[in-house]
Amino acid sequence: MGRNQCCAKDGLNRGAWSFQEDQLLINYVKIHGEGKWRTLAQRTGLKRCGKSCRLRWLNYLRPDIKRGNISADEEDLIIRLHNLLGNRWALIAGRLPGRTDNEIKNYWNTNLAKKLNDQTSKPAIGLRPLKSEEKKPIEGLKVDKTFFPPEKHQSILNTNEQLINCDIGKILSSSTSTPLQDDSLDFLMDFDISDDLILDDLSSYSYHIYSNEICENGDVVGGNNIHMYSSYPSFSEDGPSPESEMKRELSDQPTFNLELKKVASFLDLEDE
DNA sequence: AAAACCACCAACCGCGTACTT
DNA sequence: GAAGTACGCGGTTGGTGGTTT
Repeated sequence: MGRNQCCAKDGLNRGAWSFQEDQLLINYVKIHGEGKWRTLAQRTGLKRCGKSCRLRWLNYLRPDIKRGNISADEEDLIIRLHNLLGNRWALIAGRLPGRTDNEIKNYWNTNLAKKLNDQTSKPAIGLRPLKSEEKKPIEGLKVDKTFFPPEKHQSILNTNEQLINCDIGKILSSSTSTPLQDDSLDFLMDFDISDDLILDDLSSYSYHIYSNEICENGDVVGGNNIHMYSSYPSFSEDGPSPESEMKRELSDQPTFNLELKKVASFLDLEDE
């Protein structure tokens, strides 16, 4: 409700962080862990607002940060995820271990947007700027960051070739379709199977779709959901995977259809 | 050599929302 | 339930270094 008061400007340092400030922040987080950023700023004597401390830690000082040299695989993943998710940088970053939302956002704005705008003949990777309307948060959709351990991430990249192309329309028109693959593929999003318009749009789009719920027993399990990926496989480990957690969370959203329609219209526009 | 321009990216800002009192 | 606080997110800004003229 009330606005964050931590950024009152009086007496606070602004601009680039000094080495000493970094060390103070690192040492404090080592001892006390992340969070309580405002308290951190006060206790360490840093003349920074809590928000600034958090940002510095998350974007620069965190030990697992991977900096620079975004690989071709990472770039491809960013493009695909952006196609699906739009400017949800934090969500995209959650699928690129060691990368921050800020870094991906910067990379997008300075490299990919430009590069891909040049490729106007390839609408599937189209990156037209979002209209103001599309920039609004989508009601009813909440997605948390999901962290993939590096080994899993690597498996995503390494097995990228093992995908099965399939036609969404076929899957959806046949309730007894053959299983496409193991159930570890579904890590991006769930889509409500009830929306024909969306399905039409999606079926014309060259994403890889997998629906283990449909395939396993000829019935649709788990709330009429299909799973859509932009071609990433596949983890199989005991316990709930991050992606299944995400899937569950998404499928819990009562107004998720809104998101579906936006995605569909987004894809549809790109095809034009 | 220097001014102008450009690109990159760290940091800031405002807003929304979850959480706490 | 209301008010206050903390945090997270996406858009934007501005400093800096590199390149071009």
